[in-house]
Amino acid sequence: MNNNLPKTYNPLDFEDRIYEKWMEKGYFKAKVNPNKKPYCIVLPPPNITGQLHIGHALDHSLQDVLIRWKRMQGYEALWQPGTDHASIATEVKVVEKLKESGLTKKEIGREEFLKHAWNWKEKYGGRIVEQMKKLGDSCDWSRERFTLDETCSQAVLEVFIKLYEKGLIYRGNRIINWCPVCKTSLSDAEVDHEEKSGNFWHIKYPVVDSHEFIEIATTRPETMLGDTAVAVHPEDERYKHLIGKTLMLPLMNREIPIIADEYVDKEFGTGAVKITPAHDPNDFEIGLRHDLPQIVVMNDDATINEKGGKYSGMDRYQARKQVVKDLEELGLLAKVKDHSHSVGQCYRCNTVVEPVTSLQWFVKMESLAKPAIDAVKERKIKFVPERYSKIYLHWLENIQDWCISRQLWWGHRIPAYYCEDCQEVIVSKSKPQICGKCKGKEFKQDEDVLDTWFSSALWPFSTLGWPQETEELKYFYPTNVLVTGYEIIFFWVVRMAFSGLEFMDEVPFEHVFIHGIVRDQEGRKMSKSLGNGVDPLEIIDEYGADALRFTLLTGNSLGNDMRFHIEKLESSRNFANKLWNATRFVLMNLDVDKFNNDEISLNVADKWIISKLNRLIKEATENMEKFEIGLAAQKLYDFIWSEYCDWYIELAKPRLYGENLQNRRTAQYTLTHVLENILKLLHPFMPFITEEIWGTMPTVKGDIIVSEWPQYNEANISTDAEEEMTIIMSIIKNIRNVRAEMNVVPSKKAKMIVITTNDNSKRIIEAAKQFFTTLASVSEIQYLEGKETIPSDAISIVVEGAEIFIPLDDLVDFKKEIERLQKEKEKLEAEIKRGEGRLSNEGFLKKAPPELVEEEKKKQDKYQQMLNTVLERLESIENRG
RNA sequence: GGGCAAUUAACUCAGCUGGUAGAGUGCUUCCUUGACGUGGAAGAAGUCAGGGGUUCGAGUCCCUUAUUGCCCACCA
Repeated sequence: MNNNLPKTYNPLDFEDRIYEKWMEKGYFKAKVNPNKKPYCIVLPPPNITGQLHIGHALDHSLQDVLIRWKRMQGYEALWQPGTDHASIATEVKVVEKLKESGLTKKEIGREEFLKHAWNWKEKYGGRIVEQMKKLGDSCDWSRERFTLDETCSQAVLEVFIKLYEKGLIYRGNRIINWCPVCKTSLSDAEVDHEEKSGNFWHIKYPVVDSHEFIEIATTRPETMLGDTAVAVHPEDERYKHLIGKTLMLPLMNREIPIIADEYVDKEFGTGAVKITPAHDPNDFEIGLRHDLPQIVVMNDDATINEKGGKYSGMDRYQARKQVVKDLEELGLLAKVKDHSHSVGQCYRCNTVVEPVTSLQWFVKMESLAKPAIDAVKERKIKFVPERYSKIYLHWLENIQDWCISRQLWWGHRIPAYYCEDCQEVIVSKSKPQICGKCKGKEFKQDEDVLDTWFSSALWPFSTLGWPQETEELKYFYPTNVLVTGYEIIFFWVVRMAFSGLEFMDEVPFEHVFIHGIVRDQEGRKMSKSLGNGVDPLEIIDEYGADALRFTLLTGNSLGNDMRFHIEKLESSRNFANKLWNATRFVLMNLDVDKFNNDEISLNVADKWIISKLNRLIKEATENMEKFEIGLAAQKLYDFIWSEYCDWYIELAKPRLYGENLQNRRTAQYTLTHVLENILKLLHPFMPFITEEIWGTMPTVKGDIIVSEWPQYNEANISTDAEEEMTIIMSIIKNIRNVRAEMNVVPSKKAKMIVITTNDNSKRIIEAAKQFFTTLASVSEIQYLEGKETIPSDAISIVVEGAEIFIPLDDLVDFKKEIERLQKEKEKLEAEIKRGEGRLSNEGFLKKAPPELVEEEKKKQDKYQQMLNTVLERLESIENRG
């Protein structure tokens, strides 16, 4: 009866159905509920351009585990989902798509382009959401948000204007990173640095009205077209006499000054630096200090512009070659050295970025960074693992102003308007009616959009309705945990931290739970170019979502990268199958749906497994609280497979098959009770299979997703039962061991002759009679007082408190048996020696905890007794000849 | 140049506040026992990278060396 489970575990049969059930019943929905404590995680919004990859699978599995766990613990658990418009990434895709139909952005214009982009969003933006459902993500989809939707856009406007009014947003001509392919500015965080080998060109600049030269060294000779000075260290004896004089800039034939600046390192290169304020961040600063002109020599596609003389029109690298060649011809190229240096690249298209001065919008970071730094130092925000707080702090302590304008169309358009008449800048939520300065009425909005991270920085509160003062915001903010990979601490975590503090006056989350990345089995980063990526959807199709989740959640420690192995996936799938079949067994042997208390009488095995279960509940819960999700999962795995399946189910069988009703009921009860708890504990990790199994259990009601997380109960801990079972299991293992060594097949039953050395062990062994029969192929047990009548062909097993003989007819090879006993003897002697070492150490006796000393003494006695028994046995066999 | 990880069984990795080294996979032998062969039983396999130190006791704490990987940094 009661067994609706098919014989083999096939996740495809039920995962989608289970997810639909959860959705229909609205279990993921969270609401403001004053009777419950809130628990909230905001999902790092995936890009609408994205497909679910294995990194999401890890990130989401962790979040789903936490949310499901807290939901079961009785919290009002909100996992707030949504997607990111991903300004630059999406725009690149849309441009590519236009290109396929032979169109360009410029041709179709802003409005038409945005239509295409929104179409893209409608078409592909939901794709990743559907994929997340396959994983089992229990997000409150009714609250799904999008960074470009109405509320989020209101939040962006509000923030921009407030920061502007506070003077924390400004427009200025500063050096920024320019991507010549995406044709937009980038923030510092959006530039990847890669060490590349290149050249160091030494170039001679002639001093005007002199025969002297100053030799400078550069890695980017083409930038000399925009040089406006050469700098030396004020104390440099080599150049001191030249400070204030001018140089003739070769190729351009422009006079530039020789200036002194402490920035210059006398020891590096030639000690003289060409200064190109428009194309280098350091030079830019020097340029400001010395009031040097900035000459931008490049167009937005990194070709040389009209300021570059004869090089105008050339690509930057072509120009580099030509410049070098021309210098060589003029005899001004002193030498070329190999030099490796780090080159900045666009994080979207990998093009080498060009530093260039440009009129952009910036966020002034200093005053915003301060509270964000304090929040972590004062542990209002706690990183898990702790070490990542260093990365966060280091970045914030060295932060530069944030360039937030992008020369793109897809995104939040900057709410700045320029008066057509007087160019006055007005920052406002909507187009102004009249210019306060000149009373002009025509305005043009700034063409640029905001950095995509500007809106994601507001995610923890914009998703909850801010700037409206919603109930949700009051209830769920600050959120509890943010789960994300270490690679976006700078992009996102930092910015959410200061935004939350600035606008909500409170940290956005208490914990930042950082995980590593999933690598391929050789330890390489997964990438499109290597083609070594793993598609989680294919994995789910083959192994099921539960197996994928379990694989990602186990076997690595906090914050570290992990390798992805198919073997591990198989092992997770096998684990699910194991649980599946254990349930089949339990249900197959269950013939009631309710238990009567007077029918239950727990034996030692029942007490043991219940005791172990309670320890598991305690430990797993503690692990979860410390975010040690992998450890918790590992403990569940071990308990389910080794203790519950391999031992307890086997121990329960004799009673299930026996005549005694009370015994049968008790075994059924314990099996069911433990299984129910196992399923609950495992549910956050493997939600589908646990829900499916739960649904077939006649003893439970409702759905497991909303069941109560098991509570540790100290009254269920039985150290007596645990100790007894240790002895029983050790006897069983020993018997199996010697039988295996002697090649005795299990079907061959054997008698077990027991001589006990104390009453307690006799009681234990007697009570465990059935266990030996079934688990160790024992036919009967015979108790003897003395050794006289022991058959000569028996092998001997020595355990604590007893000597056990297994007569094996002619199968015993006495030579082998002696060898075995010798080994046993050596083992015990080694133990005793180690114990003696400890106990004869005065320091140990004095300083070690007394319980430990006591335990050690007990062990000594035990081993000594066992050794004596072994020695006796050896002697008796040898005497026999 | 700084910072952070990692180094444990053949492979991939656990090992929390220091108390006699664990798992999965693989390997060897056996088992068609009434949940499961996606299984069961038994077994072999580790100077916990090297060297110091603290401690009664160190894989675990401290110092140091080596190797590998990652992050940050304006030395042109």
